[in-house]
Amino acid sequence: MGRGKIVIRRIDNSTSRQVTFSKRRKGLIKKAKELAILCDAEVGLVIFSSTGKLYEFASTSLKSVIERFNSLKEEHQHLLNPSSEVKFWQREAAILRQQVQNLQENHRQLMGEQLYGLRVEELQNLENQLEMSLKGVRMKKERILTNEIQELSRRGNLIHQENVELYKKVYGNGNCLNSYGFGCGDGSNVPVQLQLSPPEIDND
Amino acid sequence: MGRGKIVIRRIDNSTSRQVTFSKRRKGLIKKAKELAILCDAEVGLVIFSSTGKLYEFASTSLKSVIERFNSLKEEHQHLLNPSSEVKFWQREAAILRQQVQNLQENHRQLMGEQLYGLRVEELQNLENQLEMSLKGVRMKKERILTNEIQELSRRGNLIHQENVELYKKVYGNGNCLNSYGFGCGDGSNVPVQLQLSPPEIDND
DNA sequence: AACTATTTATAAGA
DNA sequence: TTCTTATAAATAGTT
Repeated sequence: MGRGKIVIRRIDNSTSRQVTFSKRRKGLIKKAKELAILCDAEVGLVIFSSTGKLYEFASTSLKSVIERFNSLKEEHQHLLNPSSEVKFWQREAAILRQQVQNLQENHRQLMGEQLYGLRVEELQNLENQLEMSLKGVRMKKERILTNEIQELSRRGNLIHQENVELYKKVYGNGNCLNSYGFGCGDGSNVPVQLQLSPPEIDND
Repeated sequence: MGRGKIVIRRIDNSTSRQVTFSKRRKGLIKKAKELAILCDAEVGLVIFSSTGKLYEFASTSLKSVIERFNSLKEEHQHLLNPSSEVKFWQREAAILRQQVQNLQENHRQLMGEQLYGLRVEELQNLENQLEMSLKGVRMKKERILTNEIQELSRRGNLIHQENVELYKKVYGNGNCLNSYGFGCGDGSNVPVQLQLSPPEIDND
């Protein structure tokens, strides 16, 4: 619901992800509030941003919502009042450490290292993934380079044309040779070849 | 957003309150889900209907959301009563979380996604890295395949030789043709070509 | 459960 | 962050 339709997948650009987060968080909390009021419901909502910041809403209080939730789930003691925070954080750290390890292993394999345990099929998948990635990177790079070349070409031609005009003003149309040995015509015979052939499409 | 504008106050008519509850609950959960996906957030949502029925949503699990919520709330209390051990583990977790985030970003770029901010030089490095990785993976794969083929070839030859010996014992050297139409010699004239030419080196 | 006229949310752009 | 605005999405009232 906006200027364009979007697909629901993680927003890559971190700035617009943050903007969207801010807008949608506001919208979500508003709707939670409305539901609670309109329909006489007890609503609790907890949101952690990707940077770990906490946002919450509760029609009554989150404490009460969580208590009610827990007593319904019959896990009250454990969740509401973790006897040892140290234990919680140790568990948290262990989970994160495992995650880091998995990511690192994954990363190393993507880097072409640590391929010892893998079977042919897994290697084939890795190869396919790498080829896809390579294609993406190359396309991106070539798009940038093409744009740069076009921009340079445009500027080069403008400057050259300006030069031609200046020469005309300085020397008139008689002595028509500048210090670089370029003949100076009407400015349309672009002497410097700044246009490149279009980049080749990557086909390997 | 409907046929008419409404004011946000408790809906008196119980039937339409229930209908609205059902519609809006669905919408709210959908939006919570979208926020979590789009913005990489951890979202937990608990709804009790006015009749006490429980509806819930969590991007990860409500248990995890509530634990995270509680530990954050308790962190507040501990600022007054600092336990160095808890602080240590919290710091540890924060560092690990940062590490996970970095690795994930790195990983996405290696997968050819999220290339928005990168400059040509960085893209070139990425491309080189991916090419190196690809080469490593392909070499590994081909080594495995070559080994497998050699092993199969070796076994095939052994079995064939065994067959030849068995045929000799059963039929003597007179009737020298087995049921597969292979002539049976002295076992050294390998009849089945199981040797492959050496794998090509990858040069693209 | 559908339908659809409206309202509301929000994506994109400043 | 906040504003604007065109457009997508949600939903109130109705069938």
